[in-house]
Amino acid sequence: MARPERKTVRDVRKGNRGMLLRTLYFGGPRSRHELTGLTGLSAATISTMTGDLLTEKILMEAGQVDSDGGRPRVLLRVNPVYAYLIGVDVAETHVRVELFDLEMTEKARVDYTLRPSHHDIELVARRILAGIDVVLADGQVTAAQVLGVGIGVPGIVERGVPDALIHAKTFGWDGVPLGALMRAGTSLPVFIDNGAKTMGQAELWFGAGRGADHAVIVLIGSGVGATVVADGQAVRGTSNSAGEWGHTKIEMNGRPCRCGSRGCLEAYIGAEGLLDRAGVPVQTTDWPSALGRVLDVGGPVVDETVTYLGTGLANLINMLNPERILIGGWAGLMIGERHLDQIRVVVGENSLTQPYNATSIVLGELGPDAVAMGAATLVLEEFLDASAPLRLHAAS
Amino acid sequence: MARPERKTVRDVRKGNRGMLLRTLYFGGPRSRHELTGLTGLSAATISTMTGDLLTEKILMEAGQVDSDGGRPRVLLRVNPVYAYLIGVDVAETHVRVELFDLEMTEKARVDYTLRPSHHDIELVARRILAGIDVVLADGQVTAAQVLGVGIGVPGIVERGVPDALIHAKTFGWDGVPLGALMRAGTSLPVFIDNGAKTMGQAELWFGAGRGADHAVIVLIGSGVGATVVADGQAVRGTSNSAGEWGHTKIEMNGRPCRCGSRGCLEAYIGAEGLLDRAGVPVQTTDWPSALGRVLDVGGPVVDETVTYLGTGLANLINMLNPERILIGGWAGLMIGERHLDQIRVVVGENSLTQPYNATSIVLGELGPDAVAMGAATLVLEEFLDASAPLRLHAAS
DNA sequence: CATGTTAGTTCAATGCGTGAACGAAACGGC
DNA sequence: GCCGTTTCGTTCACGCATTGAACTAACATG
Repeated sequence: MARPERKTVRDVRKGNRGMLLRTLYFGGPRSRHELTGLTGLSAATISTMTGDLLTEKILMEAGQVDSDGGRPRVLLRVNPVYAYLIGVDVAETHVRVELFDLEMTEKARVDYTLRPSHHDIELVARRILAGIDVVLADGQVTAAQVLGVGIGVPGIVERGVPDALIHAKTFGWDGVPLGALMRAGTSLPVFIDNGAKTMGQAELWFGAGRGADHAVIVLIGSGVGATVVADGQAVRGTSNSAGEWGHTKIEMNGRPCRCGSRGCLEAYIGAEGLLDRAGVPVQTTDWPSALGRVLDVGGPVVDETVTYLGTGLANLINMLNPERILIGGWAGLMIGERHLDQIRVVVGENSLTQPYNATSIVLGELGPDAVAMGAATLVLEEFLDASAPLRLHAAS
Repeated sequence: MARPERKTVRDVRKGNRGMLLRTLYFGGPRSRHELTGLTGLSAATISTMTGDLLTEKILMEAGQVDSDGGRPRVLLRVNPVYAYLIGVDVAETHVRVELFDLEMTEKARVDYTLRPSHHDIELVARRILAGIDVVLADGQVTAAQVLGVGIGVPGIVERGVPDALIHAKTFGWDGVPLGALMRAGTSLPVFIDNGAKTMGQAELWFGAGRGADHAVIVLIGSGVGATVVADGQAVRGTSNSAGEWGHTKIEMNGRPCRCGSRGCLEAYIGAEGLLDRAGVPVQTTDWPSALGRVLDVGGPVVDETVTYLGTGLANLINMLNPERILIGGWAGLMIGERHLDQIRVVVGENSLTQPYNATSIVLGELGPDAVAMGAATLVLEEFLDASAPLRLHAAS
């Protein structure tokens, strides 16, 4: 029973302004007249609001179109260079910092390689901060033009606590305060979330999930996770760790999983589990091409994998009744590209008719590199929801 | 990406009024002064708003308390007899109609037995309509005082479509328009949902789920279902059929399930599956006492059941990260009363540490008879959210 | 150039929450 | 019994929101 907040007349403006901004952001250039229909607001309100947004330079004019026999309509659009966003992908082997304009066009990027022994959190924070300076310089953008920094990290990001604490076993991070470290080095607003979640967010906003209100985005790499979207909102759970699909049990006394338990879905369909089951030596370094060979050769292991994946997806459909399921992650895309039809068949056999018919199962569009973009999306979301109070910030 | 609606100043009032009503409804009698703190609204707003609500007789005074050395505070509360709610439970063997006051105190009730051959939808509708008249007469309440009728039915209730259509295989209902039939017989607003969902709603509002923002309420009877609550809202999915937990697969080539598939959770922990596994003949009529005997004797089947149930719950925890899990339904309560500790152990072994620690697993409080109350809660929810536009309706 | 059509703006009206001033109802001390 | 103090509650002018109606702007057509 989420308590609604107290509202005042100003919140009305904030909400309507956000709605208008979203319509224009996703609905392409539109005239003021069209916006009245799309938003439900009166022409008067649209007029004053677009006036404000134009003087703030958040919107810009985008040509005009004839309207047979009358005054031509002036098209409005979001000004892509009004401000910029920074997205960061902290992964096992690298830290990547990317600079985007408001339309998510990449303006600059820098990569830092992490040696396995160097997952020291302070080093990572220094890399990120240095990367911010580099992309700003490369993109010829000042910090004052940046709305914020989104960071996708591995592991669980505890929110709500005084500071976002990160727990990532494989990194040796146990309650690491990345947010605090960032704030010590920059005055830009910082948003942190799990990398799989930010990737899901990217697919939802800019990939195959566009427009879906109820969706599940599953990410299959060496690990397996999911982003659940209900009523247009990502389901985070009570401590922001919802979506651990990989460790749901699909077989009561199944294969041991690296999490210590048995029968986890990840032990079957995760890249590592899959390669292991196919008899590929663990030392193999180039997992993607090894996986490609396994999938191309086919055989019972591959068939089994399809069955496990399809059954796992069927469980999601029964439980959550999404309108769309996206399969993403590098391994997920490789499996999906070759076996999507078979997967659909298995899903159909293992889910109830009514929810199955309501779902479409598709592949992700953005590829495995969307973590940083999704992280930047966290900043964008904040901007679209609350562009009024959120101000551009001073340089660090 | 749920589109927010256009808002005007009046929506501000509606929202704040709803918040105030909720605080008073769940937060017991309060003085105006306390309400300023609890709602965040100014004293001025509280004053005018309570004034309105008092003249509308939605609120009433509830005595006063001294305040050392100053004017005593006048306590306000929701007037329980301002209006009434009707809840209906349509089950396999009976139709039950109950009349509640605003505080969910039962004022009258009537039961109709359904013979297995008489699940004709028109008959059911006639029974409900007759039942409404009976409880109104018994409770000495006029239809004009009733806010609406909530109905809990078996099967899937498709919403959004022109009319709520009901699909219930066991009843032979395939797209049955109960809502339309009701409207033909009464002018009261009608709300229809799956009975397991309404029961979950009842537990969430008035049972062991009070105050939880992220919860899963699992219901185990002969069938198995779940209500998922995220951010205080029930997750319905795209066609209102989310929560089919019973038919998620927990064993790849497991027991056949009555749904036609194999390895469904319901085939193991549903009352029917459990009794069958324990070797109890299917013809047994008194399932509850048979189940009691099986559970009291114990043995490997019971242990297995605990393992399956615990593993299923662990999957929910990993996937959804709830703060609370409620076990309900007549069979669920019987198992839970005897084996809750063992269940907790199994859950701990099969879920990730962090989300496990964030969850408490408890039994439902309301017993298996809460379907009608939960259905009435649908009406109450509407009232609390929008008491302003929702008017009392003329008699049928 | 007059007329019609469509697009966009301005303005008075209405509604809402708020802070500040005000009124109400108790107590304690004398 | 009176008065100051304390706490609770109400009233009112103000700022800010949307809106419909009246108005202006910019085009096409004849």
